[in-house]
Amino acid sequence: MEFKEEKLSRAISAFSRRQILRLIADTEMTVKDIAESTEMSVSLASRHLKLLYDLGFLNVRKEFPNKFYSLKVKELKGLLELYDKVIKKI
Amino acid sequence: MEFKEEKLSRAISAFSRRQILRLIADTEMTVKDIAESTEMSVSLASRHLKLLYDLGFLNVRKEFPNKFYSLKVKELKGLLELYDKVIKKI
DNA sequence: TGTGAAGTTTCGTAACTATGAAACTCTAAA
DNA sequence: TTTAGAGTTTCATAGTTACGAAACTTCACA
Repeated sequence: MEFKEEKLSRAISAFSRRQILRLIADTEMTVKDIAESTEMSVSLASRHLKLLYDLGFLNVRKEFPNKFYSLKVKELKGLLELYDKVIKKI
Repeated sequence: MEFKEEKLSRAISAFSRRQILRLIADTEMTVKDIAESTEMSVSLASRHLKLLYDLGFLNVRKEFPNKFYSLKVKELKGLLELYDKVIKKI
């Protein structure tokens, strides 16, 4: 349980990953799409996606020649929204 | 704004600090109390408290010979509760 | 069978983080 | 003005992290 908290904590600790999670919260996107939207390299986006996927937070759908990533653990969307709310109060 | 998000992210990224934030969410506590409850050293607890305080998340009340810390940004409590909820769904 | 688009992985590095240990500061009361 | 309790700060270190760059993989279709 405490282990899962660490996984979650790690996943959302980096701004880059929060960006990605927000992007794919409602829409599935390819690595390339994400890289463009976030202005990070495809390589970096791919590594972030791998981390999130390995943690069990994402779905992947393959449709040649693309791979579409989307948010599997929908609760994360709410968490990020609360994140925003807290920030506005600071 | 993105800067504040980083502050928040940093504050709650460490398990030790989430422990502390949960402890003082409803009750004010001294450094020593916190150290005992969390089984960390007084020194370490103090350093975590300083970080949280410097980020603007805590209140301090001095009453010789103690300093009582408590949660100032109450929204953090809700955030940590949601954290727990998300974890249960993983 | 080899080409190209899409994505992944590896390597190296600089920066950051949490922590233990130990020295230090502060302050009211004796 | 000494002392003791409460808390803080510094120093050193081991581990983690995000990232750029570049090499690598995969696979349908020409």
